[in-house]
Amino acid sequence: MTTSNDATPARRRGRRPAGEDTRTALVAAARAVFAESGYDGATVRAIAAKAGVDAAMVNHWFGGKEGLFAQAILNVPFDIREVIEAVTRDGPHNMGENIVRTFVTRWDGAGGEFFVALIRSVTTHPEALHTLKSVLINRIFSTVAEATGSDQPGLRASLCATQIIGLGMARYVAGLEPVASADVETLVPAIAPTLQRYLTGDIG
Amino acid sequence: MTTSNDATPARRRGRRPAGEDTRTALVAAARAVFAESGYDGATVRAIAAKAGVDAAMVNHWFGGKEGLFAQAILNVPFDIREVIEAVTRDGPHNMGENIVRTFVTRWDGAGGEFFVALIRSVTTHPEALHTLKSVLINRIFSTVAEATGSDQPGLRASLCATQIIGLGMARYVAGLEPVASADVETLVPAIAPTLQRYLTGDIG
DNA sequence: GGGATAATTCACTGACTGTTGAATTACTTG
DNA sequence: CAAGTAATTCAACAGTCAGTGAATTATCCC
Repeated sequence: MTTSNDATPARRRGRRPAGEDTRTALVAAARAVFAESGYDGATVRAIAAKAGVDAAMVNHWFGGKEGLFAQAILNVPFDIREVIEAVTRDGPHNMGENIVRTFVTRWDGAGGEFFVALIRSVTTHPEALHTLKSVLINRIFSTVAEATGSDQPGLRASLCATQIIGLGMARYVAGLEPVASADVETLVPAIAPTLQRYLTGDIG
Repeated sequence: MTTSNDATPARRRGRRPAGEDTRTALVAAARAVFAESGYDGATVRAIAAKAGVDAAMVNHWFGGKEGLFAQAILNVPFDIREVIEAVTRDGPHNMGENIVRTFVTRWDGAGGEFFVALIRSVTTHPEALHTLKSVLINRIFSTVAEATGSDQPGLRASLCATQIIGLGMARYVAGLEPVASADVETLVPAIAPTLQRYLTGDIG
């Protein structure tokens, strides 16, 4: 047995050599773990382990689990105006399709962890619920619904939210097949007409 | 200060007088607390407190938190065939409306806690996820979709599930207005066409 | 280069969790 | 009515969690 070349490097104490940004690593690890376990289920130790640092770093950099959650999840890491632009770009006639395409594409990509973490944490974390409401309803869907000029924009916006939240739950949280594994080109013709009707069609 | 007539009666030890069924009280309390906090968030002590008994009763009657959850939530407390009958009763043409009406009416009534508890626990409890899949997809919506004789019954069933889960999340978990407070007669004309198209319409 | 400062790990604490066994009281059966 | 049994509470335990403070090491500035 040699001195200390095990699988666990038994990281030395003290400041590490420069070049490794633990703050960024913690945020990335937090997004992944919060997305997988939700706020309560995620432990600070698991996040720190994934980032390859000690759990005390969470306190040092973010003041605690709560602060890390606020930084990594509640602080929306994408440009909302860009999403609105992508949805409304082709006029009121194509909003349904653009919504499905935009959300599924982003969820499947790197930014998806943020949204899954938010949905998964809504159960236990009040601020997560507030952010979900704020982003999805008050900003995105309300703006889009008002852009169509239809009546009852508030009801239309929250109807859109039901379908999008349900799609996110089914596909990413519950893993309901075949929706969970379907590609975008299958989901668009299936779900886009729903959102289109919620925005510009007859709802009662 | 008198002897012992405080707000907390300081319940005496030992067997209580007959007539009070703590087993039933625990199941009812469990449904309420699991619905509000999910499996992980709910504590055995909180459930016992709501039922007005000691936490040790959970172990005595159900073998532990897990057993109580299985009894109160996983053991579906309603007749699935009755739901299917209520949905399919008026033929394939009215299934969309019947689904919305049946689910919202039951959720708003006493049986709602069961479903909310299930949805809220899906995040952390694997058995809850299995039960949700089993009941909603494999039993209810698959049967209904196959009854229509349409193509792709599997995809159609899971599409229905996305909309119903999203409605449940928005209305009961997230409390998204105005959907959260809307009455059934507002929701039916808005959402029924979506489910009707998922079951018998063009989905791609 | 040397002192101040920042970053990191470690060992620990206090709070809360589900669960257990003993003690206590009511009901049940002969 | 007496003995046995079932139900209930209480106190305590082990496990896990987030958070804290001291010790240790690299970097930065002069």
